Amino acid sequence: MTTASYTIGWLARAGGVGVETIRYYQRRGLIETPSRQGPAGSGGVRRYDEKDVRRLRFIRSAQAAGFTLEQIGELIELDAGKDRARARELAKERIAALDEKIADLDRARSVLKKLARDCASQAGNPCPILAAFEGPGSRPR
Amino acid sequence: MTTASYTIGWLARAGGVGVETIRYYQRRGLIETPSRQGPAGSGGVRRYDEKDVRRLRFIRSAQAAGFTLEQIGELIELDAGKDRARARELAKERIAALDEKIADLDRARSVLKKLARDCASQAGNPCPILAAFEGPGSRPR
DNA sequence: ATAGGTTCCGTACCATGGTACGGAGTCAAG
DNA sequence: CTTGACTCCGTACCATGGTACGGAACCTAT
Repeated sequence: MTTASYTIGWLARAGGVGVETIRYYQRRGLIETPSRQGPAGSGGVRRYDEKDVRRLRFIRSAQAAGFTLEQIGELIELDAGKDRARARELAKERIAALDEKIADLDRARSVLKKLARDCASQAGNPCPILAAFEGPGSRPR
Repeated sequence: MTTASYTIGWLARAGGVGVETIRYYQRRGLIETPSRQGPAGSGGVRRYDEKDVRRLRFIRSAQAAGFTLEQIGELIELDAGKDRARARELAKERIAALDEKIADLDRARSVLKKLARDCASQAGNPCPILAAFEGPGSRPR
């Protein structure tokens, strides 16, 4: 039984975020707020466990996948639920968005690669930043 | 001589943004604010040209490449300038960031792909959202 | 020449995802 | 049993990138 328990500070470090960020996620309802543990009468401190660490890591990964915190909240509810169709829908939507985004970034990357090359030569050809991006017009956000 | 001129509304449409966004970019110093053109005595309206359209499109592409508006401002200054080293540096930094980001998104994509597959079956195996993201821990932003 | 659509401009407000502050309470080591 | 670090909580503030509002001026077509 390794039922180690963490303080909020340890949880934060385990997830690579700040304490304030944990509290923020709690306010957003993404992480539960355990009850205070301590001798009766004194307030005590809230204690977290592995489950919370996993939850936190999930949040960070899902963010990296481009989900908003609101969507992440929905995913968390879905995880414990039965609505597979909705889960699938969210996943597919995100995949489509990722495909677009990845294509955009790939395009941007090659533009930059060429730009860096052109700007390498001490003199000679110019290094025209604005012109470099002409043509492949992708929209941001 | 096709020196067509645009009103701000046309410029906005040409760039696929709203009028307010143009004004915002002007406030940020990313797009110039031409002087009002009109019969002496009357205010007249500001008129834009192809150069502005190109500038605007550049801004959108550079945003898609992950540059912040502040960096885009720097790029614009650099474009008309001589500091090739700095231009190169910005490009290379961004390429590195893009490489990381693209890798993250690729990872996220395959996680989601698998998740969508698992959540497809009507019954049988579960569709464990949180668990799906375990392992490849990438940080957001 | 008048109506309706634009433009101009300042200022306010918005969403997202945090980060900081500050006072009071709690905990752990020496 | 004190001292220093950490926690708790409410509230305020921040950066980024816009979006909205509203009145006055302006421009264009009828």
